[in-house]
Amino acid sequence: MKNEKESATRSDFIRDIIKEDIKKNKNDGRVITRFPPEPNGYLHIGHAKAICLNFGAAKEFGGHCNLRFDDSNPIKEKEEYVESIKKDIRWLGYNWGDRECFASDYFEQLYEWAVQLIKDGKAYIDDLSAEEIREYRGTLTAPGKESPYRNRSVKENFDLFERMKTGEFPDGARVLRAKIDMASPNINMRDPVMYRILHKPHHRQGDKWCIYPTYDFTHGQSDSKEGVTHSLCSIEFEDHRPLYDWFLEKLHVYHPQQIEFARLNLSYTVLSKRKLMQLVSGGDVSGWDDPRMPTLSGLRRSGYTPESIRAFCERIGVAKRDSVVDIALLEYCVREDLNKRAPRVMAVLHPLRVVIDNYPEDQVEDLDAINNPEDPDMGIRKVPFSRVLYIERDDFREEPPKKFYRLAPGREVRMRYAYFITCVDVVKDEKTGKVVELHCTYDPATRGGNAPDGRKVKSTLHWVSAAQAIEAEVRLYDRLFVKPNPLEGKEDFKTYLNPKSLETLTSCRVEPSLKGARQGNRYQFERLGYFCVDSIDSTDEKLVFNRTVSLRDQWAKIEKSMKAGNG
RNA sequence: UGGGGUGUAGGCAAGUGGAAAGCCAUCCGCCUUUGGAGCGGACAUUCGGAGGUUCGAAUCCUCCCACCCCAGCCA
Repeated sequence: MKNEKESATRSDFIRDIIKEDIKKNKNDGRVITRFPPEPNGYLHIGHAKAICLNFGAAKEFGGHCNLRFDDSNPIKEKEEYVESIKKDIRWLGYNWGDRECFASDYFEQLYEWAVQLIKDGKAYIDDLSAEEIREYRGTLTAPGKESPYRNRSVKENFDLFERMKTGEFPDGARVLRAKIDMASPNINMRDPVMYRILHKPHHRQGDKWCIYPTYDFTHGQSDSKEGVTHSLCSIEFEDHRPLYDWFLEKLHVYHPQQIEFARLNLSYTVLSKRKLMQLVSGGDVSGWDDPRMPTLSGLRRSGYTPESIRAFCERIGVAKRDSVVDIALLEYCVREDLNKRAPRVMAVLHPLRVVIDNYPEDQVEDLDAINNPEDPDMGIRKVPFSRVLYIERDDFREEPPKKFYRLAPGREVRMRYAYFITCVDVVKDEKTGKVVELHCTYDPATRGGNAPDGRKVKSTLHWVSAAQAIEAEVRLYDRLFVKPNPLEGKEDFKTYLNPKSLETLTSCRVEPSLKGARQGNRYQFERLGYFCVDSIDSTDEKLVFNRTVSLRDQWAKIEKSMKAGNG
């Protein structure tokens, strides 16, 4: 019932255009999109937006979405990245079937098209150096000037281009340029480079080529070859569109429609492969899949579900304006998903020993605990209770501030699914004064958590039985940066890295039902948050959990506001 | 001082001449054996600004302002 609204047709300006095109029977009503990553890095949540849009829209309108690797620059691209990209897209829940394409598969055709333009007098070989080309290009406000090589004969251009191809010239010696207009107000039209000499092996083509087409000469024609009807790309390519149009027109080939939309920005992180790469290579994170990274592999490892990421992408919408989405929305989306699906479990992160003085020395009771109150079908499990327990250090205050409902000397609280207990004594370290143990009494009549006399307690604590608990490592991940927009200050963005983005806790205690928890399993640690068994470091001998996201925390807010002003 | 874009609440985002959707965040209640979840409520007299057209303007026109992108042989 709740999911009915999911099927409600979502709408954005791009889907509106597609609907309109279908209505007008443009392209015979076909819808072909494509997701065109360059295999030079790992996919991040910003790519997820594009993936959901391209695959999502294609599916909604009965079309197809190609996965096409835009691999025209062998300097940056690697097989490792194409594999990770495929894995991430599949994980996100999308399939491209046999529609797996590579721009490099079109190199032969692209070469022929280049020759065609040369023969039509629409492209020429330029011997200017890179620096000279830049100088000749002019500036934003001043027109450029024509290269002295601009008017070579077709014959000479063709000859030179062939010799570029056969490897006669060193890198950078010459380029092939489109002959358009050096005075165009659109800089992209000032005789853009189409081919450059790069004596570099290509991850798929090997040593076959030593000249490579530029993105500008590759992208539009690749879309064209694939019969893409709606070529959705980000906004910075808007003023490249006239150039793509120019190539397509001069080549007399099918002309896809390009539509631009704004890329995603997320608060408290960065979304640029270049910046993310810097974090990886600088050792600021453990790798592309560090759970703090906004990469899909990082989000996956931290416990995010593909469903939650898709839901996020739906909620943020698609538009053209620059925007920064609050990361709280992403966090909301995982909580929403995991709340319904994640089994609940008790885990104590900062253990404080509690002895129940009046509980029989050797007794252990197996108490019923509900696996997920949101989903009765998930059943119940047994949790052992005994004389010595651990509770969360934060759940006890010797001098409780107002609004602190948890345990304190003389105070009675409920141990979840167990008994009411009352704190009767506090044991401290003589030297440091640190509380090391609590003594409590329990009320046998409250077994299961209810008092027959109707007596209420103000809070319920999670706990773990000392003897049966399993020791585990828990990694508390937090936002990567301390500033909503780390790129906004004058300093290098790394200045704003959150020094507390990872806190590793090595002696946590988790309930025994977690024995055998498998990598990737997700749980809610009651009252704490959602956690996921680390997919790399966790073993049967030593469980390692990553915090995906904390639970919403009313008390934390109260405490914070008390500290901020009212206290 | 070239060209291309974009301005609706703290953050996203609908709206396309006829009473400013929705979501997140925030706040307030209710409920609760998770201070979770859930439920209910509050949150833009006004749409970057100023004029104009119109019975009527966020929507149309004019001017102005702000922000983003482009001077890679990156994509």
